[in-house]
Amino acid sequence: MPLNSDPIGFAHHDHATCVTDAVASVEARCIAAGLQFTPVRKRVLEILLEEHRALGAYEILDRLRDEGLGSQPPVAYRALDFLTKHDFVHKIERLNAFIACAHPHEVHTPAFLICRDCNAVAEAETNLTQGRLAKIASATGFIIERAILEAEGLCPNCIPKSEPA
Amino acid sequence: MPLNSDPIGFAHHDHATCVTDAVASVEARCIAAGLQFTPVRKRVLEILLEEHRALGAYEILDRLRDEGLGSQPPVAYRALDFLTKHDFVHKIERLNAFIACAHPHEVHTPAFLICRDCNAVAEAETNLTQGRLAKIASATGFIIERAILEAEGLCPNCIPKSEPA
DNA sequence: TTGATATATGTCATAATATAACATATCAAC
DNA sequence: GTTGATATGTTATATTATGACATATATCAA
Repeated sequence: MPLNSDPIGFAHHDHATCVTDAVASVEARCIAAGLQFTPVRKRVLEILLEEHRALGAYEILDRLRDEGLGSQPPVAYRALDFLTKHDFVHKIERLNAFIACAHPHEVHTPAFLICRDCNAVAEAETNLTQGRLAKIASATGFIIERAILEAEGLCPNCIPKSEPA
Repeated sequence: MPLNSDPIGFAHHDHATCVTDAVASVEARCIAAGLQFTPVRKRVLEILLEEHRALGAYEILDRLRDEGLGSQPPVAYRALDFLTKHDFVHKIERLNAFIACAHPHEVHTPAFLICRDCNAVAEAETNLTQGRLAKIASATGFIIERAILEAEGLCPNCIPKSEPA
């Protein structure tokens, strides 16, 4: 699995401040909501923000272990459960991996563009309340509580490799 | 995990003929495309059609084993790989489970309504070529090859249980 | 402040899901 | 009928995730 160097929308960016900004934003939301933003939870979020790519639970656990923050799978999974439950982090089901939310300030229904070559993931927004699916659901009597859209394909960086024309 | 008795769009139906019809349709498409619709592949599809719900790979394997069609995980996974690759079966990533395609006659981008209470799954259709995501992808330069939308919520049968009002 | 309750962590064990690797068999095309 | 590609059988192991229970920390009411 080749690594990717620019997974945010597949474009480079300077993230000197984006990690600290995002952490501060999440911290504020936890305080406002009466949630405990504990050291492990905070560190897991930081790791995901620093990487800006989807990481498996065991990759995260390895990092935590190196830092003496926990060595057993439940430590990582519990932190990830908390973070995903509150939409600070999203799970990419297609990859069994986790990625920090790119829009942590708003309630949203995320859509992911997942590169099948380099596994880079970009997060976009969808609008679930309009569109065909919402109509079908309401006609059926199904209540949608949360939804994710995962699109697989080729990112701009990998298209040249796969279509060398 | 409670079972569900009516997972197709959450409504009962008589499926006396739907299994054989669907199998015949897939068989015809395999012949047309030069694909080998082998006994194991056919039986896996039948099992999924008979159940009309999402089954885990190991549930399917248990059935195959009972019938003497294979006893090791790769047997089930290979058949499922074939069936999902050609869209005769879809994987529900949220559940790590597989379900027979409800619209095997058309090329499509499936959307699933997954009940969090009874795990029933309904398959709807989306239109990927229009809508916000397609615009974002083309603006980004990402080529979408396949996409899945998984919505989680409450099906009509489980709403009364969860909202006893 | 203390005691009661809920929430979070540490740890061991194991479950559930999925694939690598390689030998054998069957198919498809020439 | 030989050959190359495709499919299956089997062993072993990798990867992902959770159950269970003891300990610790936070929260809040009295």
